[in-house]
Amino acid sequence: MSRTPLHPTREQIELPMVLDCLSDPIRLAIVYQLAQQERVSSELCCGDFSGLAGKSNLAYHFAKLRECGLMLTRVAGTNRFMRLRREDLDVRFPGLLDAVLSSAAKDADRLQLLPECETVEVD
Amino acid sequence: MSRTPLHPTREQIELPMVLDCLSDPIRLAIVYQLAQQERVSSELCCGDFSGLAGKSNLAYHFAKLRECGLMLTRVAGTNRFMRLRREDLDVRFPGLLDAVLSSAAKDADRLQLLPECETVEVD
DNA sequence: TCCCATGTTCAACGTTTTTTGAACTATTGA
DNA sequence: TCAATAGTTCAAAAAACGTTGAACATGGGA
Repeated sequence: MSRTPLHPTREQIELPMVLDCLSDPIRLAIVYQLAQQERVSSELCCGDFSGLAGKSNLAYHFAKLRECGLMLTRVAGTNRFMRLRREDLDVRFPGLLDAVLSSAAKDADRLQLLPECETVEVD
Repeated sequence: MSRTPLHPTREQIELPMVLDCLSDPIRLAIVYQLAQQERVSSELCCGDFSGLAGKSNLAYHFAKLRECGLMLTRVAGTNRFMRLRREDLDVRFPGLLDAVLSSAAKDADRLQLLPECETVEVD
């Protein structure tokens, strides 16, 4: 089991690969969920996505997301903690990630994304 | 030969399909070229893209671009004139097309896109 | 009218991608 | 030490995708 998964450098991140990665509904949902987690500056581990697909299928999508430079995986004990490569992406492709995320948010129902968790508000 | 190719309505345009369409280098190049043409508000016909692929392969990519709502085709005699669905896309996914296009422009070399034709400026 | 130019459609082919379950590795806690 | 937990890897099957050339449709000009 690779101790530290490979990640491309910032400069190696390619636009077509990023777009292709984001075009898959499962991966888009993963990225969307990571982006929400960003707000509370913590990370998520694989198990947090179990609603989206089976374990091995998720591992496949995680690998793609890492390989194309969309997210970073940090190994900690038996867990893998993941986060968006927000800064790298914003430098490389300014405005792209935000545009995708806000477009996804608009279509959250259609894309079957988790509702945005308004961390504090209760009705 | 279908007289008027089918195009989705604005509301039918889906984010994953759009991203998938843009993730193919040939289609990205087509969209990029259409965007440049936009500046002089004229349209392009199929033949204008002959540098990118063979005729039937281009027809395949044009069909995808139409089906996912990225471009519009107008039949005029023996020609098909095409243009970006700029307004529909901007309403549906604000900022997305511009972010993709400027990211593509940044990587024009890597993506083997035609250099932007600075219509006026000369150095 | 006949031919040419412009594009589309179709079928075939090979490649890539996605999905699945089973086997496996590594770490933690009892 | 042993079992449980968290993820990855592998191989096989299914599905989706991109490319090609040949055949086709349509409209315009000689």
